[in-house]
Amino acid sequence: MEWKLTDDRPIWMQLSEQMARRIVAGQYPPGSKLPPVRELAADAGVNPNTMQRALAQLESDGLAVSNRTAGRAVTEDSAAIESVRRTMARRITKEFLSAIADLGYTREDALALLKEEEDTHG
Amino acid sequence: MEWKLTDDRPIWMQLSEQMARRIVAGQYPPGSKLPPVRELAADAGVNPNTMQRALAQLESDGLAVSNRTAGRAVTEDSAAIESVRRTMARRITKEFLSAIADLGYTREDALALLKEEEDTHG
DNA sequence: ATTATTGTACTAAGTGCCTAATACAATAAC
DNA sequence: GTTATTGTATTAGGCACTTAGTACAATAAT
Repeated sequence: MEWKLTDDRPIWMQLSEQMARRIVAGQYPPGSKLPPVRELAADAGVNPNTMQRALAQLESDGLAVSNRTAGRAVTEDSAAIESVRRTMARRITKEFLSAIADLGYTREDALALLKEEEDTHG
Repeated sequence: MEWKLTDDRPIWMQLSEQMARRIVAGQYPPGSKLPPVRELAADAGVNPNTMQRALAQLESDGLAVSNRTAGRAVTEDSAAIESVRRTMARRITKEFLSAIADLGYTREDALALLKEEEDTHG
């Protein structure tokens, strides 16, 4: 998954969320080593300071730990990772239902919209 | 619907989107008059300048027109309103599917998540 | 032992967002 | 005709975000 950045939200927040997605999706397994801050920053095309802030947030979320000079690694607590994954999924789902309802659509409409999108894009 | 504001995105953007939602949801019918900028700003608890910017965006989107001293009104082009509504719904649906897929969930998982949320919150 | 790597911290500058305060022209309301 | 309302514009200041550049301590690599 490439870096997807929009300019209407703090970049460090988006970077943190995308790193979190990669971890919970298994791209970075529990206990595995993460690339250096400078490398991640270069890859994302942002300033190292910005990526540093994103990774600090990732630690606050309990998904990563830093070992000073030995680099940074994904937490080994796979249960915590799965918990974050479920929480993210529930939040996303709740926001989807809320947004659709705000537009005046029913739940049946929501299902129809889902089917339509799936039919359109595989 | 009350004003829902978060601090991680420009307020004027959020205000514009929520006004758009109210219009496409029929809370402000086509051709109806909108409250004055100052009143909307006071209601939302923001500076009039900020609401002014949000409403300017609403006009760029073709959902509202301003008549100088006669105030501002919703466009009478109900077809355009419905078009915006469908576009918003499709965008929201697409983002939901994309976000769920990023977490490593399948489409069946997505449907299960939806059912779970609906069962939980009516 | 020396060097390179890594996470981290710091300052400075530029930019956009938000608020506050004020002002003005056009016109609706009286 | 007078007044109030409305959309709009302007200036100023504070704040967070981002970048750029630099620096340092700890330690892995050699």
